[in-house]
Amino acid sequence: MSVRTRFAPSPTGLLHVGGARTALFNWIYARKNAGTFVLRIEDTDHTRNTEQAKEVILDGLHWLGLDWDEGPQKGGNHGPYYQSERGAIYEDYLSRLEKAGHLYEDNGAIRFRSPREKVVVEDEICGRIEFDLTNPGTHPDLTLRRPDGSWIFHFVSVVDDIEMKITHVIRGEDHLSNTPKHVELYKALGAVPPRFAHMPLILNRDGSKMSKRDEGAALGTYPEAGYAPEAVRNYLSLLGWSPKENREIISTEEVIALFNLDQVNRRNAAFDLDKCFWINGQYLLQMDLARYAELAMPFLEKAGISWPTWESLERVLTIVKPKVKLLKDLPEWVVCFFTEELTYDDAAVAKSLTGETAAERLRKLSDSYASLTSWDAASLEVSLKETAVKLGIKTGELVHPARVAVSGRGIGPGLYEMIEILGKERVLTRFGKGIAKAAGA
RNA sequence: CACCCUAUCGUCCAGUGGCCUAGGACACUCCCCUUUCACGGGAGUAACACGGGUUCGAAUCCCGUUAGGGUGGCCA
Repeated sequence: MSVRTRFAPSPTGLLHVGGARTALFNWIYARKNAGTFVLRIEDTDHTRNTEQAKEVILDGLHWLGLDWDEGPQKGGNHGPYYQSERGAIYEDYLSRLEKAGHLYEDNGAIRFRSPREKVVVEDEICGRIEFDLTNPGTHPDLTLRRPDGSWIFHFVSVVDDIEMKITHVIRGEDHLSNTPKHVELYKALGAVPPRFAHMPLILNRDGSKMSKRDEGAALGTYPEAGYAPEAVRNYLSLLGWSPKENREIISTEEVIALFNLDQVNRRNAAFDLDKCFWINGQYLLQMDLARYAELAMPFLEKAGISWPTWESLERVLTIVKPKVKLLKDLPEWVVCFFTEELTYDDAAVAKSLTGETAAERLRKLSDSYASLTSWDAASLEVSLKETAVKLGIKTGELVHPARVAVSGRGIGPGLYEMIEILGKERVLTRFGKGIAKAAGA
């Protein structure tokens, strides 16, 4: 039987990283086994359940690159994939339980009468667990339907997993304790329960539960901050699972190849945004320029930065790329290449571009650059160093004023590369402004 | 309160009875490289929760304690 996994989020208005990881592991497992990954939206009658909230989920999964084979926007043979549209199916399953005598009414709600037995769950991750459900006091009967006719999660989730022929239910450990009750439902419906795999939860660094407001909890903040989806996938797959051999940077393809449910940890993981940040930096560093530009484009456009030719943008991105670790910071690194209205960083100006000495040095550098016949990084470096020798000062004392004059900032890519790209005319103009600024200050 | 899961550096993982005076990565500190900031390289701080067993031998197996997490909803 071919593997079918599913991710079944409820639209709460955000896609939680924990949910994103659950989705990722389901997706990985399906891909590994050439199976089917189903997306089902658990939107049973909720007030918070808006169109926008559903989009957040879909957008998040799209961004992470977790394409589903069946579900919203995609269709499939086991739909509909919104629980709000599956009422007739639930009615049908409910009547089957009714006929078999498993149900009773309680204050208008419909409840399932537990057989009161011991139930064994063979979990792919947690192993064999025996639950004793014989005591109604500690394990009350499941409610399946409210008096107003709306459905309860436990019931519809089981029905859908049967109907959608889910073979592996991979979900958070918070569902483990209710699993034996689900198993009772499967049996009462004459269905074979799927394989279960309960994954450890993701907590905060301090071990507390991650709430919506905690930093990094909402997946939507990652694209905004300028993380690469492949980097976030990498980080998430390392939470509760390991490729062994002390590997950290690993492609999704390799994760799929190496992944196995029985190697998933049983211990809750703490979320560490620092590490995610580092991994992102590694990806950005090694990324080819085409992909980098693709990811960078929205941030540049949003900042109102425009570039004359793709070649010019490419040259700039090439030298700036190793410096930027979050794409949202990219505009401030590249803006000086594409504007004539330079904004100066006050601290950098105060440090390197203030006073007659700085002005005089820049003047000398400007003169030697003005007489330069070849405008390339190597020549620019030679020229600057010669000027420094003539002035009897260290290279850095020329470099810093020049950098601020040319870019407005105290930090940036290699100075000579910057100056080469900027071009002689603009550089000399900026030197002039810098000299005036330093002398006047 | 009951039941379930878990317990290795601050964090994520490696470790499935001897190879462990416990390894890698992030973070942190220091050094080197260097025109800045990064990157890179090197060094360092830092952990088997506790107590009993089992065994020639335990981070690894068993029991207990403690701690954390989860479930016990007519939330999902």
